[in-house]
Amino acid sequence: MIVIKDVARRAGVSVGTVSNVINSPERVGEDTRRRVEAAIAELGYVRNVHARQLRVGHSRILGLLVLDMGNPFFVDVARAAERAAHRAGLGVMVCTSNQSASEEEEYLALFAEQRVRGVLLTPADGSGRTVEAFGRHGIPFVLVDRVGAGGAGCSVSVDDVAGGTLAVGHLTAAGHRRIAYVSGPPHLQQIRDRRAGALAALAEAGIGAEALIELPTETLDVAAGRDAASRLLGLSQRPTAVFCANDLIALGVLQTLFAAGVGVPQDMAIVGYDDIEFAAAAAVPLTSVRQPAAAMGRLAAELLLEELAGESGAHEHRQVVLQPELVVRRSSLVRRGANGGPL
Amino acid sequence: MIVIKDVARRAGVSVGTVSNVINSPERVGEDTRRRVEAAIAELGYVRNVHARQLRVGHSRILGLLVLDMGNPFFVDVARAAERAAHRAGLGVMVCTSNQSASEEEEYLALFAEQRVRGVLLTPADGSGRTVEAFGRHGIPFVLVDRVGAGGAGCSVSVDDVAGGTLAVGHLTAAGHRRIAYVSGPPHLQQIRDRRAGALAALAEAGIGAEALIELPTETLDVAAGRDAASRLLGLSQRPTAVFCANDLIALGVLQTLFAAGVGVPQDMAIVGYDDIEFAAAAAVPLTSVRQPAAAMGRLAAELLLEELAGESGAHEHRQVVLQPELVVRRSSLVRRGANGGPL
DNA sequence: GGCGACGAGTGAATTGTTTCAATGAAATTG
DNA sequence: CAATTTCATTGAAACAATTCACTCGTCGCC
Repeated sequence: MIVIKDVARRAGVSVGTVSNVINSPERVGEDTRRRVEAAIAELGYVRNVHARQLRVGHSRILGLLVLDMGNPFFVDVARAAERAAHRAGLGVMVCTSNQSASEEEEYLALFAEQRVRGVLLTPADGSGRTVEAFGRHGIPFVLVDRVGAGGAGCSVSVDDVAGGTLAVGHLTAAGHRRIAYVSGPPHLQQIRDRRAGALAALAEAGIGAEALIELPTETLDVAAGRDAASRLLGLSQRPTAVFCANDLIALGVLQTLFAAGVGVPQDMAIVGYDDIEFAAAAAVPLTSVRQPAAAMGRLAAELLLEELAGESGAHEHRQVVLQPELVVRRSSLVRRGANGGPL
Repeated sequence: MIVIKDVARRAGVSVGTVSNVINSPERVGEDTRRRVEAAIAELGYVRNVHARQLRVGHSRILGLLVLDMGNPFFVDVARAAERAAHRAGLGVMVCTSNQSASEEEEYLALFAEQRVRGVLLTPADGSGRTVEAFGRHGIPFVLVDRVGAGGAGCSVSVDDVAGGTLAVGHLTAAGHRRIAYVSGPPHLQQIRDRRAGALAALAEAGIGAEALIELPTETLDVAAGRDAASRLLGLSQRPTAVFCANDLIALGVLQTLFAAGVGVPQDMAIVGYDDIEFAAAAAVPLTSVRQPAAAMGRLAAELLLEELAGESGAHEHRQVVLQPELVVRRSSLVRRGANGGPL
């Protein structure tokens, strides 16, 4: 392996000069610089970031930990964050916790070992214990899709209570009086907030909380939606609408309902969450609560970059909360009897 | 920041002993080990991988570079590869080249700087120049979704010629005599192979090559599909079927055709490629050529691990080629006049 | 009791880079 | 022309770990 010393020898200069050519070329004379650059090219020298980081004390990599890269929502977040980081000359290491607190812990430990410059994460652990533990390493972090607890760092999130209200308010306005909530794993704050929003919408419509039939699932993917729909079909008093914690689940629900001959939206309305690209292309285009995924990723990265750039103390932690938006499509088209009493 | 020396002082031992506790605990006496472990826990010591790697010469990270994480196909590949690597105690750094040769070069340079243990990549550069250049660093790599040129390394791919034949053979058997190929960027080998397969299927059916109307696109995403469909609708002699280079494009085509009132499959049949999860949930469930994405990711990682484990020279490069499989759904249901002459 | 073997622990060398005080030469100034 | 400033370059220390040749007891055995 070629090291800086080999380049120095080849160019007939000291290692310090080679380092200067790489890191601050303006300090080096015109012709020496060209000689060194030629030597680098000829030998195919690539500098060792580990040696560099050991000396300078920090790397040029950001850690990004999301719940599930199988969900296009998080892919959008990750891409936007990566673009923003790249603009600032930083690389991003993307990892997936699979909504497991233990995997989250494992990856955060990896980030700490790597001495990443900063971390963007969507916590899987509802208790906030792993995040708190990570905070002790002194590595700056920004919470994504989750409001920060206690102001230990910045956060960018979307108002999930408002989102839940938007979704269920839309359904009650269309006359639905029994609504299922396919909720995903209840240890996630997002899930709990969306339920709170849903209940608020029911209350506002003067409907009791028992009208919300909760169907929790282990995961947040299409398979979970299929499974939940089977359970839904088995209920004695079948609801007339389903609110799904995300679009993957909604697509799974849609598939199973379709296979069972249940008409959407006539027999069962569906509202999803996230408004992923595939929601619009579904068998029945999905009504969904749109989250500004790209904006969230970009803002999170920018907040982190700001914190990194600011001389110590100059940065003040902020909690940014974005607003969701309801996108109405065919899966929840207003039924006959809308705005009327019970059907 | 706590370093190994602090731990050593706290535990009243030498730094060498602390290192042994971490890396080969069996060499250390019972009670010293416990003392050291306690010190590590109390101080919250996290070892610095950069210092470690500098000394031992290689990291415990694999680089993975795919064309587009927005495509669920590559997400599946990446997840499977990551699982396999994780089983062997290696982390994975996932990056996206966006099908750009320059971004590919950039990320490969990043991998080289990081001294990653090995690399899995789907080349974006059709010429193979960037891969060849990367080969000079002496970092083992495995090509994914692309057969290796010249046996410089292992590869895992799917027979794209066979896939193209499967798709177009299915369409000609259903009586289609004018078929569009929405192909994506032609510098990708996969795209060219699928076209070759498509032409082979036409030849086999006794149809001239001019029956394949090629509609290239810049990218391989849903937007590209929508755009291509607009062009398709503007053609003077409109084809009766479309073969799309991947499912994202197919979904875009489907959306635009639907919006234009073109019936699928009656007025236009569609066959996609990859069989991503969302293909089955589309407005009209998509016929698609299924690629074993997870198997490909897993196999690629395993080949790389084998190469890393094998004592130098013990490894022989292999080119694994998997077979695709046609999954027929509603978007290509057999039309009247199937197996007959021209319509 | 002396000798060898063994186990546990030490401490210095090593890894590849950056950084900075020091050096030397050339240019500028009074 | 001496003194000062500027500029390019050098060489060694520092970074935080691993590794390995050694040391120091202790034990067993003849």
